[in-house]
Amino acid sequence: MPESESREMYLKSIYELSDQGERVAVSQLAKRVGVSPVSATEMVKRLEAQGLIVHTPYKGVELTEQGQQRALIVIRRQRLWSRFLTDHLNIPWSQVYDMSCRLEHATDKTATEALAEFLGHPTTCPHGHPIPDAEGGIQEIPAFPLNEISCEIEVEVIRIEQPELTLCEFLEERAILPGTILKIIDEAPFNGPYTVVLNDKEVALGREISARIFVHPTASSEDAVPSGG
Amino acid sequence: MPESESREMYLKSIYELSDQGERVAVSQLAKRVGVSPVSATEMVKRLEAQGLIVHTPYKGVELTEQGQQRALIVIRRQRLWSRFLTDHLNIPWSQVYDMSCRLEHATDKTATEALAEFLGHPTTCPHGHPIPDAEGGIQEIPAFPLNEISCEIEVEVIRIEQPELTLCEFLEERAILPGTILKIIDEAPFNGPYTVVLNDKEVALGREISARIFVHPTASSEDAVPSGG
DNA sequence: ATTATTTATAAGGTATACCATAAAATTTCT
DNA sequence: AGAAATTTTATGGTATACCTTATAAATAAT
Repeated sequence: MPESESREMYLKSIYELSDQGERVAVSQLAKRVGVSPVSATEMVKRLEAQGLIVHTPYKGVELTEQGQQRALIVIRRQRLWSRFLTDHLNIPWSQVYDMSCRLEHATDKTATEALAEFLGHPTTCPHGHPIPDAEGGIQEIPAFPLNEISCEIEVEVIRIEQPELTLCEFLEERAILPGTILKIIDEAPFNGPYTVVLNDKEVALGREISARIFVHPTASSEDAVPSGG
Repeated sequence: MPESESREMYLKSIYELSDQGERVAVSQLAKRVGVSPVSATEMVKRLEAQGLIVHTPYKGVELTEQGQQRALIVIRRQRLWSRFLTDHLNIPWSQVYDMSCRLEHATDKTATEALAEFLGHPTTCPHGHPIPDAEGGIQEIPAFPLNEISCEIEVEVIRIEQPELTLCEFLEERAILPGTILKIIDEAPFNGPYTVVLNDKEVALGREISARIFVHPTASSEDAVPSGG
């Protein structure tokens, strides 16, 4: 029973959208996968019939244990390919995510593990995400979205969520990537942009972008806590 | 207009089946792709509508210039991946063809050329086939199928045609791969097996297998000529 | 509690790529 | 030339994965 590309994309998306095992709204899933809500609902039914997800009507979907393992194995493949594309093929950082997304579906277990061996078993992808192990285990790295931090502190960029081309091109131009140190200096009201300082230059970041930049306070600003609930 | 995996497989198969630009019977193509003749005919119509092939009823199909270029670009991708899997991931020789066949469809031009650069622009794949250039140009390597040689001469294995898993496992076990020197010692009548000597051991090869092993006389048996028309 | 919004389901359709069966056309063999 | 085999076309059907429009159900907001 070969799992299709589409199925893999849905499972991966559900994992990526669910914060600490929270249920994902089907409408949200549809938006992420890029299909109509009706189409997403159809696929949700198929995945549920296969025991990979549980759909609680009006509440959303969540991965079963089996489903999460599948999702994480797909994610492992993508992140390993991302490392390969970045470290060995010198593909621009912004292009790596989309490219690895196509390769992940064409890679079986044998190839995946051989690739991991070749790469020296890396622990994170170029966008700062941890790489799951071969059995689908993962150790998430604590970080907060930039838009949930309201105090003026210094933070390190830990990872970029959903790092597709257009977002990454923007960030690559401004040298905002995992490891970058930012200082938050202003949060405009009414969902206005965030202003951060980077290498003594001010950069304004919109809400959507700052929600995808996950950061962690640096040692010099230890006890900062995210404002959001 | 994204070219589908299926289309790519048909184009590749047509190229691989056509000997020196000869037309390929649709029935033959169907067998290679693994579909019914009716299904192959349907796809032939679609490919013809797109200007990639020409179908002469009752005679077969041939690639247009555009179609051949597409085929060779797909073949380039597969052969580059084959080299990567063999040389860097240490995937068993027998598994490489099928695995690279899945990767080829997930690789765009940027990734292909970056891969070629990484590999140091190799000229042949692990099964002995030349790797087309980025524009779809190719320099075929002269060789004859083993079953067309009827004299008792010494030959070098140049390449394996259609090197899928089961065939390659058989050959890998007997250490018959590009570069291997064989001495033909017997050709059984009534389409019986070929007997060849390899490392002082006799090996019997069936007709189907010997038709897929392409060889070239070694320097010590210069003027041998294939028997077939 | 009623309205408004969101979510789910129902019905009917599209495209790709496959299938089997059967009939018609062409080529090949004798 | 006629029979046999191959090839093509026609017809109807399957599965996946999408779509739109419209209705029904449940949740959230007033």
